[in-house]
Amino acid sequence: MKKVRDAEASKARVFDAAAEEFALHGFVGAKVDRIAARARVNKAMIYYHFKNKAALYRAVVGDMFAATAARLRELRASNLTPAQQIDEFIAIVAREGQARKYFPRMWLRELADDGRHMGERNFADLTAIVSILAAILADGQKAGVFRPMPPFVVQVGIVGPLFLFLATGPLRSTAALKARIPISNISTDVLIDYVRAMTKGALSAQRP
Amino acid sequence: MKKVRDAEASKARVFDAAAEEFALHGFVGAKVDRIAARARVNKAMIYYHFKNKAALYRAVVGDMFAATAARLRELRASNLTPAQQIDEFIAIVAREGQARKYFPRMWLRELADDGRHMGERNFADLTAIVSILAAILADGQKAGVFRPMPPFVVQVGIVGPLFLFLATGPLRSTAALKARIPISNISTDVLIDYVRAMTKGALSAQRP
DNA sequence: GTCTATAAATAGATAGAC
DNA sequence: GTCTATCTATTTATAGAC
Repeated sequence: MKKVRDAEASKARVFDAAAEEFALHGFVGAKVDRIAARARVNKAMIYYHFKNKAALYRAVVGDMFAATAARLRELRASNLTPAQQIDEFIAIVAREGQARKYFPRMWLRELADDGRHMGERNFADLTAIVSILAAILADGQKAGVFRPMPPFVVQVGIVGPLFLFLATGPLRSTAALKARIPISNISTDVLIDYVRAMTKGALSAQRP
Repeated sequence: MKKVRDAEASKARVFDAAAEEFALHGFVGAKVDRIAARARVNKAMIYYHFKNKAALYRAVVGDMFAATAARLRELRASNLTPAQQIDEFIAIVAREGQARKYFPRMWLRELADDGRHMGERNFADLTAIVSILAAILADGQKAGVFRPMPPFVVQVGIVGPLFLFLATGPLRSTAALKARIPISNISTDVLIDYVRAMTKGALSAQRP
C-alpha cells in the first residue's frame, strides 16, 4: 500500500520532470538522465513506469490533447452561437495551454517535427480538435456571419499567436531589454482578447 | 582559381544542407554526418568552412534575419501610411520566410529554445526587426488609426500564423486526410491576406 | 582542399542484486 | 520498487597524410 502510493508519486514526478525537460530541450535534446535527476528518481525507474522515452513523451502530449478535446466537445454540445463558440474555442486553447506551462514549447517543436513523435491516440485527439473548429466555421458560414476560410488557416491564426506568446516569455524579456521596449506585463486576458479580435475581424462576413 | 570556385560551391552546398538538416531536426537533432552526406562533402570539410556546428547554425539564421531586417529598413524609409506599412511588414516576413523553406521550422524551434543558439549578430537583427514594428505601431497610434497594443502581441499575431502555416505543410496534409477535411491548396497570398485582415481588424482604433 | 582514422564524450536501455 | 554497473551505439571534433 505504502509502495503503491510511492509508485504513483514517483510516476507523477517523472511525468512532470519529463514535461519540463521535453519543453526545454525537445524530444531529441531531452536526456533521460536529466529527467531522472529532475524527478529525484533513479533512471531505471523511468523504464519501470514507462516503456521508453517515446512512450513517456506521448503520455505528456496526450494529457494536453485529451483535456482540450474533452472541453471542446462540451463546447460543441452547447448552444452558443458560432461567434461565441469561436471566442470559447480560443479561451479553452489558451487556458489549457497556460495550465501546462511546458506544452506550448513542446507543441512548437512537435509541429516543426511534423508530428513525428506523436502516437495514434495523440493524432486522434488532434484530429478531433481540428474537426470541431471546422464544424464551428461551417455553422458560421451557413448562418452568414463568417466568410469562407479553410479551417487550417483559422487554426494557425489562433494557435500561432497564443502558443508563440505562451512559449516565449524569457526570450521576450531579453529582447525587450535589448530593443529598449518597455516590458509591460501582458496578461493572458489581453492576449485572449487580441486573438479574439483578430480572428473575428478576419472572419467577419461583411468587410470593406 | 578552380579550387576557389569549388570551395565556394561546396561551402554553399554545406549551407543549404545544414539549413535543411536544422529545419528537420533542430540544433541538437541535426547530425554533422548527415549534413556532410546531404552536401556530398566530406565531414571534415564542414569544419574547414565553418568553425563548428554552432557557427554554421548562426550563419543560416543570420541569412534570414539580415535579409528581413534590410528589407524592413527600406520599408521604414518609405513614406507609406502606418496601415500600409503593417501590410508590407506582413508581406516581407511572409515572402522572406517562404523564400527560405527551412527557416519557419528553424524559428519555431529556436523560439522554444529561448534563442539559445543565436549569436550577438542574430540578436541584433532580431532586435532591429522588433523595433521597426514598434515604431510603425507608435506612428499609427499617434495618427489615431491604431489602438495601443504591446509590440510583442502584434508580433506574435503576425509571425505566429505565418510561420506555423509555412512550417507545417506535410503535417496539415496528414491531418486533413485523417479529419476528412478537403485539402484545399492554400496559397501564400490567401495566408497573407488573412493575416493582414486579422492584424488590422485587431488594431483598428474604432471598434464596437 | 580533401580524405581516413580515431580520440573522447555521451546517451538509451537493460541485467541483475537487493 | 529501487539501485549499481555496464553494454552498445552514436556523435562532435581533430590530427595528419596526400
